[in-house]
Amino acid sequence: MVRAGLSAARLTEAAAEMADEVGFDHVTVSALARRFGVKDASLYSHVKNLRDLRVRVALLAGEQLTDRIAVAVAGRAGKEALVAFADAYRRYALDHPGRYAATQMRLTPEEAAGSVALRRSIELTYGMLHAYGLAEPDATDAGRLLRAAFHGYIHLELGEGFRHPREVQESWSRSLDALHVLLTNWPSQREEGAR
Amino acid sequence: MVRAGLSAARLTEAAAEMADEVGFDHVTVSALARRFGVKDASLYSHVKNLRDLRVRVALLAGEQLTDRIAVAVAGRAGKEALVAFADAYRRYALDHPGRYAATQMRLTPEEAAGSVALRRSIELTYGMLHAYGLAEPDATDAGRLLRAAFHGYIHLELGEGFRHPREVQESWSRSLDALHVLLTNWPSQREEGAR
DNA sequence: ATCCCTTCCTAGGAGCTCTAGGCAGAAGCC
DNA sequence: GGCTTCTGCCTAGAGCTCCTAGGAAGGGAT
Repeated sequence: MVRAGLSAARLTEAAAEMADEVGFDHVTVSALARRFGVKDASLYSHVKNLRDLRVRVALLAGEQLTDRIAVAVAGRAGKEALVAFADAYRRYALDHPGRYAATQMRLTPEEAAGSVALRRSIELTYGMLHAYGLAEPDATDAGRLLRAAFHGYIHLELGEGFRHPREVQESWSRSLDALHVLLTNWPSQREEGAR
Repeated sequence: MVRAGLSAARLTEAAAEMADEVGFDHVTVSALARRFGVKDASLYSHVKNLRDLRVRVALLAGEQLTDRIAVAVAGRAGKEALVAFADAYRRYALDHPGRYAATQMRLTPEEAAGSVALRRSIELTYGMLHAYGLAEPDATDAGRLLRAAFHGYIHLELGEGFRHPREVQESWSRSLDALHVLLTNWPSQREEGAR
């Protein structure tokens, strides 16, 4: 009998591919076992349980996404960095919807502990914002708004929440223009009033 | 034997409550049946299947959310309307996380057809943006960015994506200030350039 | 060649969705 | 009231899921 050659890494990789094909929450232990021509019980020597498998995919995807962003923003600042960051983010989500969905999982602190990707992505965001001249606490607020806008946009786009015919790419570009304007004119505490 | 008095409406209502308590994707037919002291097969006279049940919850939640927003923005314009809209949105999501998750379901056109909430919420958004002086295609772009920002923010907040200690409420307010500035200075096609 | 560890197996329990068909209240008709 | 009919809930059961326990067989070290 030939062994299938399973390992946690190979299972994670295959689960990630599967997530992109059929959706992250259709990744099941049995389906994954079927893909390897193996009984489902066999996977439990490599992976604790379904949750464990999903967390591994989430961490893998998080690293890939962060890597792409890091490459994209390297050596850029201001609007160029913003657009590069955003496009890399969106590109990854559209190329790998299942993996992207995995990155949205809520991890416990212990689960997230092993990953450097999270910390690195925060650093990348802050670096970009500092280049815009934002310091604390504005950088935190702006960072949250940026992350929210990116994620929300992708979420809507993946969910086909855009029924309106206007091209998504065009809308996305305009929104990035707008966010650029926003970051350059970020309203600090005292200067803003009603209307 | 006393009948439990099931109906599609009561099941939907109970499922919505359950979603808020245990999370939208922990709402199962069997758990719902258990809650009514009834066998799971009994629910299938009232509801086609699990998907059907979830869609009903999604439509219910969509209507509730839209109603709240409509009440909040009534008679307001500009920043007041923006803040009222956003706060109503966030309030609903925090009060009813399970129902809110349901509103994020991706519905087929047939499933969404029966609901007026979707159309109405779009009208509300456009009304607000027109008061900011935005016309097409800027209104569409700005509307998408707003929805994305709101949803993304809530998503991060519900998922405890905010590890940083800065108060969420404060961040949210600052982000709304920023979005207000953004809407009043929306960069139209020609006036924007590099940096 | 033997030992041992790892890999994969079979067997099986428990929970889930959903279908088919049955019985017994509730509602309508005479 | 007595009758039929409708419908709300039932039991039975198939098929899928996750996961545990314990067994057998391949591959490496000695």
